[in-house]
Amino acid sequence: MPLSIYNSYSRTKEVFESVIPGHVGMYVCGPTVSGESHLGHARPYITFDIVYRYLLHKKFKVRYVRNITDAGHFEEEGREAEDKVSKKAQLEKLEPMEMVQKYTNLFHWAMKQFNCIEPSIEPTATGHIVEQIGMIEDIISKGYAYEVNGSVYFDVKKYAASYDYGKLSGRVIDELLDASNREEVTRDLEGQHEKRDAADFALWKAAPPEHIMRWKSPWGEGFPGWHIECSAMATKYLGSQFDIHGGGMDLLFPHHESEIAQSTICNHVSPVKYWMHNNMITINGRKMGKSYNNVIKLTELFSGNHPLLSQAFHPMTVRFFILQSHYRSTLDFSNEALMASEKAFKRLWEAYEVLKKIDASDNSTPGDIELDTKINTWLDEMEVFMDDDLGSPRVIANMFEMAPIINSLKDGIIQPNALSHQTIESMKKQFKVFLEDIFGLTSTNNENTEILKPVMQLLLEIRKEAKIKKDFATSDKIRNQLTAMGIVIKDEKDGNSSWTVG
RNA sequence: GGUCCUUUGGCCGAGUGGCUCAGGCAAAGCUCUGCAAAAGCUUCUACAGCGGUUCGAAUCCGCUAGGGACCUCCA
Repeated sequence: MPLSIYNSYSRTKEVFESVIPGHVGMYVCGPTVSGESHLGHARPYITFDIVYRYLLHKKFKVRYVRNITDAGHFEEEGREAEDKVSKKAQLEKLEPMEMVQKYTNLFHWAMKQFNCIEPSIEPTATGHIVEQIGMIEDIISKGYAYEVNGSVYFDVKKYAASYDYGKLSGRVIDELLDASNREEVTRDLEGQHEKRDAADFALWKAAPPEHIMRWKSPWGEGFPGWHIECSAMATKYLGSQFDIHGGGMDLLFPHHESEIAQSTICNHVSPVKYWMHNNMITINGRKMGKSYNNVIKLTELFSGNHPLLSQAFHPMTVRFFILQSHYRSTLDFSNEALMASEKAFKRLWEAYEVLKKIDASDNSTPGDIELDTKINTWLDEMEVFMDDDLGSPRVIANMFEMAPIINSLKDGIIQPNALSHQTIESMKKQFKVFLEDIFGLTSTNNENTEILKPVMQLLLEIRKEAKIKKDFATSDKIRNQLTAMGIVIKDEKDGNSSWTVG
């Protein structure tokens, strides 16, 4: 079955065909490690983790590259015209690399919490200054960039004369070139006047004396521009044309548009076959972002330590929350929505645990042909939905259709022989493959339950004996005290009890 | 100002020309249960408004209104 994905470049769904059959090169814009990751950042990392996992499921050999931006991007038109990373470093009185290390570690911790598979290569911007300088020299030699006062700018006007600058982001080039008209307030900016055109973007910036992060270059000491790091690292590790480039929709312009321009000049080919962009997470209808001052950091989310949160949320709840919406739709955050996801995920996961313990019947023909057929349709649809531009919400909906059936099988409401041996085995397999392998979900139960097991068994035995003797005072005491400790007791139909933490 | 996207029931969210129907959460009733919890069953509310295309539109087109993203670092 072919995989189709929505290509932002063509604005249509396309059948996925990799450049090299059987292999996929994927580049995803990683974090800028000048601060803590927030919920909004989690979306691309989880989304493209699913893409990665699904490609592996489809038997592709994938090289997944996700960079760490540790050099900071120059805010060319920003008020301070200063490297973001080093600016923050001064405020925090840290060495730049100390801060970079701190937030890189924190980022890795968060990715682990989310059960995201590590990328094949995680290159850093500072580790690829040489490649970036090389690329800039190449662009200059081809006549598409010029140097002014130790800075180098990309000549957008010249590029646009022969190439389609603005195609990815839907920008109209004349407007960009006419950008000075747009600026009602002419901001007096360092570097602004030295560009030949307002639409030009920096490839290299000369470093002012106070700038901490600086590297030697053919144009003097400075630091790389906004977009060149991704182009340089993607080209180095994935070649001049690779399959998938991912990131948030807010990176379409100027970041990805500029990447296309830079790489096209250097490599004579548009760098990316499929551009994939995830939509934003909103909060009260507004994009979550630093500039709106409405972020919920991941550490706050996991601890519940935020005015908007009534409780802590498990990383798997957040992951499930993200999977319940399509990656190209905006997803509205609220405490209530997250609580709904928590409950839903718990129910689905418990059904999965139940399913694992169900013994498949020994009959090859189902007792209830209608039900058996329905289940097989749901199971088959799961891959079809994923193939259609990663329809994770519909896959989850199908699993919820099966949850009551699984529970009814356990309780004997549906007889085991209603379903064929094969159908039950297929359910087990598909639930495992989709929940664990593709969606990367794990149990939210605490790890250290090993030692509890015999203790709980003893308590439940005592409680069972009490119940038989109709000593409900004792049985309720056990149950209530355990509930208070966070252990939930469930009495099963067969007279036995099960327990879960949390 | 320009470009693009979006508007689904109490809430979150799929879907996209025709099938009874997304799904989840919440709510109500019932079953099970010593009681609870869990589970099962049932019920409930919907496609922003107006016009058009069509045998038929939540789905396509137009207009109106609301919301949003990008045009500056931003997932």
